[in-house]
Amino acid sequence: MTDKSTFMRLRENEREVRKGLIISAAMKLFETKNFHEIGMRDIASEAGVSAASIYRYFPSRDDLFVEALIRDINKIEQLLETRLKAGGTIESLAVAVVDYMIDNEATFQMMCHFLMRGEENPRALKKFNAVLLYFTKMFDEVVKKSDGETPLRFHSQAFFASLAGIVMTFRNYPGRNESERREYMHKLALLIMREGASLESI
Amino acid sequence: MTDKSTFMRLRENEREVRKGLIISAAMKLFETKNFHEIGMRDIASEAGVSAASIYRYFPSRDDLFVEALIRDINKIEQLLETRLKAGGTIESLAVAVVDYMIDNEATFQMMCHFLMRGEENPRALKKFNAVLLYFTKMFDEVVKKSDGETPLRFHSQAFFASLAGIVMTFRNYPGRNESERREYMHKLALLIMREGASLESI
DNA sequence: TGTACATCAGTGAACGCGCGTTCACTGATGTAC
DNA sequence: TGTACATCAGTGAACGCGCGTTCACTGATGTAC
Repeated sequence: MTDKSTFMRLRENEREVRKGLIISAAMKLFETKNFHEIGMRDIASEAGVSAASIYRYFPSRDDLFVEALIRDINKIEQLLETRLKAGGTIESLAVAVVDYMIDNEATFQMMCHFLMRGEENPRALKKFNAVLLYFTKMFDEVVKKSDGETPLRFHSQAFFASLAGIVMTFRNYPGRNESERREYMHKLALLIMREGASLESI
Repeated sequence: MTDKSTFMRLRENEREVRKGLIISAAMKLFETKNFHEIGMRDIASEAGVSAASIYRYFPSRDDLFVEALIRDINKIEQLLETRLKAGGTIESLAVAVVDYMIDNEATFQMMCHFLMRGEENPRALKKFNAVLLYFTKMFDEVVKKSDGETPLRFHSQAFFASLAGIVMTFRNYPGRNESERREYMHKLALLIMREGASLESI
């Protein structure tokens, strides 16, 4: 019986690895396409399997994407840690988050997708909400670690939500080029942060 | 010739009226359905015409919705004016905007739709951007009219974007009922506004 | 007043097509005895 | 060592279906002469 369960555990591990490969394929596509353009067939061919195979590992497209999102959080976390070490103010955190959202278009679109249309798949929504929760908790941590300037009234959720709104609104703002838009979003983000006030005069 | 042009103008007016009827039908549906659930056939039957007819007036679904959005702006404008008269602080403006976004789910979804996926229909996007511009300009006006507490650093765009982000993020936040969510969004909105700082202690 | 023609609103039916998902099947690997 | 059976990964092909959009046509109204 011990043997059997070991076997099963091995098989289970392999399964996890395969799931991972599919998710990696999806994330690879995020670099070149936007979220809405990525279909099951695309992911399948990127992963070198058939579309039908994916359904052995994920009950639906949304479930797959939610898992990809979970992976992405780790990347964000690392990024934030790094940035904070090199001068951990709220401002630099805000800028880091905005940059992340800009540079990971597909991830950002995915987030907005679940925020706006999550109800359509309750199972995926539930996971997504866990992600969101973890995400803001992580913010809390990071903020706590940053220097003492943190205003008491600072609130991770307001923080996250406003930045998301800024990126959503100005991602494709017309009449500017990419770097101007980025700069502008930084400015708005800083404006929203209390300490950013001093930069307003620019 | 004068007669003829008069006739044509009359006909043109009728056309506008009919367009208006279709848009009204769409807006009526906004009250009960969310944006993604509203199809051309729904609008058609609500307006009492066939789906094909709509294409005599609008080149595409997105174009129709953009026009509906334009109409909606007037409603927001009036709402804001009213609220401001009854105590025109930045805080009350923020709350009014949040409430509007909450109470007009479909409109809000439509806005997010164009922000996120506007590129898919450049013609509609162009109109939408005009709407957005008008929208923030209107904010500028309203804010100017409000009492002198307006901080210099206040910026209509940051204002709008953050509130949109807050509503997007917490519209369906789990584990709360509707009125708790609304209250929470108010709180976050006030937190974002500079003057809202004093409420933080709650 | 009548006839031929242009214009345009309106429509039922069909088109198209993307795309997520399911089906029925094959083949490999492990288990029972 | 061999046979029957279970389990599961993997797949090509098809299903389904929603839904925006287009087609080919009818009918009403106005214009020309």
